[in-house]
Amino acid sequence: MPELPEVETVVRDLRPLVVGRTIRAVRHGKKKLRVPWKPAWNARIAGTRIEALRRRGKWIVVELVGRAVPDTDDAGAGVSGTARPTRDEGSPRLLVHLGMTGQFTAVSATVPRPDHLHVVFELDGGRELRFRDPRRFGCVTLHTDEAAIATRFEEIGLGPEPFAVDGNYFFNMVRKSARTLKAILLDQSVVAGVGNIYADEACSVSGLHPRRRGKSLAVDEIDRLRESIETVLTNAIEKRGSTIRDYVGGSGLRGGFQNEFRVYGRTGDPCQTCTAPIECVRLSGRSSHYCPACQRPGVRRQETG
DNA sequence: TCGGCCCTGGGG
DNA sequence: CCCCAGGGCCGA
Repeated sequence: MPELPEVETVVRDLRPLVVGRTIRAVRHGKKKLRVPWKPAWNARIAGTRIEALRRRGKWIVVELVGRAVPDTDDAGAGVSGTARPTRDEGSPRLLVHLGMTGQFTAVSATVPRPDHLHVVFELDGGRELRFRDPRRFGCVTLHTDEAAIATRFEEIGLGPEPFAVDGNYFFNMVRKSARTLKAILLDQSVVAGVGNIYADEACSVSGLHPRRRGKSLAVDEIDRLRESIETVLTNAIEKRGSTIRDYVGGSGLRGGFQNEFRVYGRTGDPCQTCTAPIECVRLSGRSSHYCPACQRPGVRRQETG
């Protein structure tokens, strides 16, 4: 469910609530997340302080400090006896992905814990940082340091942030691809952070049919698409993301961009530009919404001025 | 490059 | 009952 604007909202919400706080203890549930939380991690981060939170694509990185870290990787089985000095780059990190239904919130510890809670970080000051995820497509993992995070992002081939993407890079990625625009936009190695909602919205804003093949696009169309991605994501962040069902920000507030959708989830509704009914097809296994008149496949958009 | 799969819950 | 859902990974 959460795409870049939702994840960005979570991070912004959480910062004032958790940065500077110390993790007193960690609790975890029994059910496995996509990548299971390891019980051994509880002791490894108890006593550390949350120094910063940041977003990369749809990922959240939590930077921890204040305690020496064993020299073993998170993949290692044992615990090394020797701890090395703590540095910024050398301090541990949590990597969080919200999957489809993940929620990462900071609330008073007095708020009753809901179901589907998988990892709880008990903080000083009376609050808890909670990871909840009914479908369990999300994950929270511990990594030894900043380098391990960089390695992880390289492993999955995470592409550049969508803001200020290099024009030549984007042109080449789109132009060389035989895939549909929908598939290209959903590919996190092309641009990081776009999901089903914002892929459809970006195609709508740029007047391009999501079924068109990357290599069929003209230079100006590719440029329009790149700008549209940026515009749509920026506007969505301003509205605190989109709430269709489960999504809430880091403080539990819902998003507001769902009220501004041009095409997503609006099958049959009149297009805001030309009143033609919005259509929905299946592309890359995902429902894809578009205006059949404003986004004609293989046809350049008419400039209406 | 695509479908299937990992899961739970909600709606028709 | 069936189908659908904001994501990502793995294998055919």
